[in-house]
Amino acid sequence: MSTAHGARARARIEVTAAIKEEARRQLAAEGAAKLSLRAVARELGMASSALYRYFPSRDDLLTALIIDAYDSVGEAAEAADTAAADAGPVQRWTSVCEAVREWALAHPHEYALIYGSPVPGYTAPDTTVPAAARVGLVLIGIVRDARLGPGLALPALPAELHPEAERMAADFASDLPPAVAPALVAAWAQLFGLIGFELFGQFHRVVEDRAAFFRHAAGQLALGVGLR
Amino acid sequence: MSTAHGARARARIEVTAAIKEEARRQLAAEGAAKLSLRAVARELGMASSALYRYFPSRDDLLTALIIDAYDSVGEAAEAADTAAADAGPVQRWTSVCEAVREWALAHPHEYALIYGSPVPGYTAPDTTVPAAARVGLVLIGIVRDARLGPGLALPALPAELHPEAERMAADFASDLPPAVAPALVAAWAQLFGLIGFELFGQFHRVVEDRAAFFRHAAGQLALGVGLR
DNA sequence: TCGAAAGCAAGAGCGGTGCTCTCTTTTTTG
DNA sequence: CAAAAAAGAGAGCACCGCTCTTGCTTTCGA
Repeated sequence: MSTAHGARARARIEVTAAIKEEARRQLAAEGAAKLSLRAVARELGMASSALYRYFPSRDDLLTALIIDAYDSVGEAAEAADTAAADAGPVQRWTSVCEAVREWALAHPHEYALIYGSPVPGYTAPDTTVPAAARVGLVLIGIVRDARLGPGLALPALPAELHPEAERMAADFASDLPPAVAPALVAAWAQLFGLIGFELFGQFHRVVEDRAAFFRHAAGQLALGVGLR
Repeated sequence: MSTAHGARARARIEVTAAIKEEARRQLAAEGAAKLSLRAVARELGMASSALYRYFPSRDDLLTALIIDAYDSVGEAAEAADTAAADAGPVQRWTSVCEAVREWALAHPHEYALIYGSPVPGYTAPDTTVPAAARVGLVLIGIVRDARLGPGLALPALPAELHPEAERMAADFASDLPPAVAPALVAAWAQLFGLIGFELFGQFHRVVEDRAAFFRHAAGQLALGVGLR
C-alpha cells in the first residue's frame, strides 16, 4: 500500500506532505482552532473536497500534526541529551528540560496542541502514543545512566504507593529501583506544568527572569528524582 | 449603569445570568470549542442576534465563563483550606491540592478553559487576573501560617535568582523570606502540571492509582516549599 | 493491448458558525 | 406625552466541515 510503484503514488506522498506543511504553517500562525481545511486547500490551489482524499477529516489532519509535534519536541530533547552526554546527571537533566522549554517557546501552538487542552472535543488516538513517549524516554535514560554511575538518592515512598511503583517500574524502568518511577513520572508532569504556565501566560507579572527561574526549577526537579 | 431602577434592568440581569448558565451547561457538556452562541440563543428561545446585546462577542462570553471558573476552583481551594485549618501545614497543603484536583476532575472543560491552552486565538484580558490568583493566594497563606508556626526549611537559592526572589516576595509574599517565593511559584505551576497530565490523558497506562500518586506528589511539593 | 477498476480533482450543496445591519416594539426618561 | 434609549427579530454575509455526484487519468489484470 505505502511504497507503490507508479508516479501516482509518488504524487500522493508529495501532496500529503504539502498539505501537512501548509497546515503546519497555519497552525504556527493562528493556532489549532483556526486551522481550516478550506484555507489549506485554497492556499494549495486545490478544491477543498479534494483534500479529503488525503485526510478523511480535520481531526485526522490534526492527528498527523500532533504526531509530528511529539516527534519534533522528542528530537529536540534527544539532541540536547546527546549534546550534554559528558556532563553530570543534573546538568544533563537540566539541559534536556531547557531544550523542551525552548522548543515550546519556539512552537507555542504545537505545544498547545500536544500538552495543552485537547483540541475541541477531540481525543487523541493510540497512534500518537509512541511519539508522545519520546521526551519521557530521554528523562528515563538520564536517570538510568546516573544509577549506573554515582547512584541515586531517593526520598522514601509511602507504603500505599509501593504496588503502583512496582507496576510502573516493570512497565518502563525495569532496571531501576521501583521507588524512582513515581518520582520520575511526577517530575515529568511537573516539567510540563512549569512550561505550560510560562507559555500560557500564568507567569505574567509573576516571573520576570523566566529562563533563570526555569533553570533553577528544573534543577530542583532533578534532585527530586534522586540525581546529584 | 449597573443597579438601575426599572424592571428592564432586572430583566437584563436575569437574561445575562440565563445566558451564562446555558453557556456553562454547553461548556460542561461539549467543551469550549463547541460552545455556540447560536445554540445558546436557540436553547433560550431567542434570536441569536439578540444575544449580542448582552455579550458583544463569543470571546466576551467565554471570558465571563473563565472568570466564573477561576472563582469556582478558587472557592474549592479556600473551602478545603478552611476545612483543614487545624491540620499540620503539609496536610493542609495536600488537602488544598487534592481539592483543586477534584475540582478539575469534576469540571474538566472548565479546567481546560483556564489552565489548558488558551482557547482558539484568544488571550485573556486583565479582568481575569484577580480571579486567577485565588488558588495561589491560598497556597501562599498556608506557607505564611507555617512560617508563623514551626518555621520553614528551604533549599538554598542560587545567586542568579536572588533579585527575582526579592521582587517576587515584594509582590506577593512580603512577610516571607524571599527564598520561598520562587519555590512557591514553581510548586504552584507543578501542581497544575500534575493535574493537567492526569486530566488530559498523559497518564494513560502510566499511572493507575492516580489519587494515591497525586497525594504523594502533592506532599512532595509541600516539602519543596519548605513545609514540614 | 485494451478494457475494467481504482484513484483523483472539481463543483455544487447541506447545515452549521460568528457577526452585522435594519426594522419594529417596548420601556425609560426629560 | 413625546423623545430617546434599549431590546428583540429577521435577513444576510462570509466562513466552516463534510458529502455527493460528475468527469478524467492512471493503474492493473486478462
